[in-house]
Amino acid sequence: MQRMSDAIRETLRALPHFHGLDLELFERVVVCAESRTFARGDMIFLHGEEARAFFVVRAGSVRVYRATPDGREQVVHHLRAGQSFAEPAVLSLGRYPVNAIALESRTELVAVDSRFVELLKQEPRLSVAIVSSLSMRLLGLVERIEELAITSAPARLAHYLLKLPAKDADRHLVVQLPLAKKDLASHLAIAPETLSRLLRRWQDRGLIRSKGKTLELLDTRILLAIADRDE
Amino acid sequence: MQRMSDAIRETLRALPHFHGLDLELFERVVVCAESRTFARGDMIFLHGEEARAFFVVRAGSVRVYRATPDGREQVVHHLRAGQSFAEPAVLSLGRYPVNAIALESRTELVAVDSRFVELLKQEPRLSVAIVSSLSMRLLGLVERIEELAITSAPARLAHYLLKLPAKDADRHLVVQLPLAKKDLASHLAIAPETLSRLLRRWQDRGLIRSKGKTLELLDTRILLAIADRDE
DNA sequence: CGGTGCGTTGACATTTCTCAACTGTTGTGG
DNA sequence: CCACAACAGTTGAGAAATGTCAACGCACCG
Repeated sequence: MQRMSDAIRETLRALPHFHGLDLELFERVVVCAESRTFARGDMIFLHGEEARAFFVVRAGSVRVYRATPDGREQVVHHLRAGQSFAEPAVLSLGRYPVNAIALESRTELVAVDSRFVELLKQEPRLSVAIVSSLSMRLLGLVERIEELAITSAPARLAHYLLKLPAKDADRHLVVQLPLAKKDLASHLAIAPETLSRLLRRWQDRGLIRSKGKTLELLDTRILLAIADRDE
Repeated sequence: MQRMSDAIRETLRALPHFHGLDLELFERVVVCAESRTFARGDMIFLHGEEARAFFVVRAGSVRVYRATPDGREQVVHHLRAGQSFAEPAVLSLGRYPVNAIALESRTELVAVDSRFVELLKQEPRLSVAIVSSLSMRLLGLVERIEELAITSAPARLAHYLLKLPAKDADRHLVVQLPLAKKDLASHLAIAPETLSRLLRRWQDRGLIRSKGKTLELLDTRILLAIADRDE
């Protein structure tokens, strides 16, 4: 079981929440955590359920979504290895406000349960770290809102692509889409067809080269202009 | 000057951040705060400036916005009495990521400066309160994102109207728009003309009655259907 | 009383969605 | 390991929604 515990440590250590925490305190956090494995399609929690833990993705991926009255789903977040979710539910609400489902078989999560809240109350260093981390996430959400507030689809897409972590190839950038294109479309609040056509158009114009989830950004200057035009 | 201090107390006391704080600790928070008055058009802080304080609106209103390369403004937030802003800048970033400007003459703010961060480090009760408060705000932002992810303009608007605090009149609801219509349009990421036409159409159909910023929602059932159709 | 900016309305251009058909890819059970 | 089902992605055509531009009324402020 030591091995499992090491995996938990590694996962938690990488989390912004625990940056700069001394080892002794960090170990007390680790005690609140356990590993859980889910199969594709398993529900991690349901809307309305009592929030007993927040989660960190160790492997696989997770979709957090809201079920709408007419049965469709609205995606709230997509989470992949290294990302955490449901902190607000545990730290404040007490109930999960949304549903979460595992998207891949062998999706492994680290669950940090409510003993963590107790620890938070005793350890200012920890709660200051969490305050800082939540603040960063707030800023991230504000950016996301700004992105969605951009009215034109090309501007939203260009904006998104340019913010993606990029590798430098000679004279241009290479980015990997972290989402399936249909999910990216949903993220940008556009129809999948529109996304497909935009990429096609840009490829025809020589702005990008598109091969599956790999995109080469050939002319960032024009892409920047497109992103700025409507924001 | 005792009077000023009372006003600060009152403003801070109403903030979710300090709910449930005992008096002694609350007083130590008050010490970190001072009141500042701005005229219409005064800059409260600039993008990139060192974040020395976060603010609570006591009177008047504030616009937080990002300046875009082409000189236009993108509104991030509108703040009115009782609301606070710029916490993340102080608690984590160290610099303001956006600009803030006073919109009315005699806009009065309470500035809570960085001594507060020191206090946070010493007082777990305080930092737990802040964690909870930030969590709630995170949830609010997620809702906002969900709202913006709704693709159709009528659905976004209906959704927005139905969430507004409403007074019950006989057989229908009365709501007050807290924003100028052009700002509401920007908030919903639609053109002001579209907003105007939607309200007009709904009025013609007998769904609402519109008089300036006061709206009577005459048929919430249909409005709900409109809000749900696209979300 | 004149100016400035908000809100409305109309006409029009454009974008984006919807629907439908087709292709390619992936994963699964036989 | 293959065949096939299920799903992701692409493309086209047409409809619908929304933005843009321009003109005008109106209220508020100096």
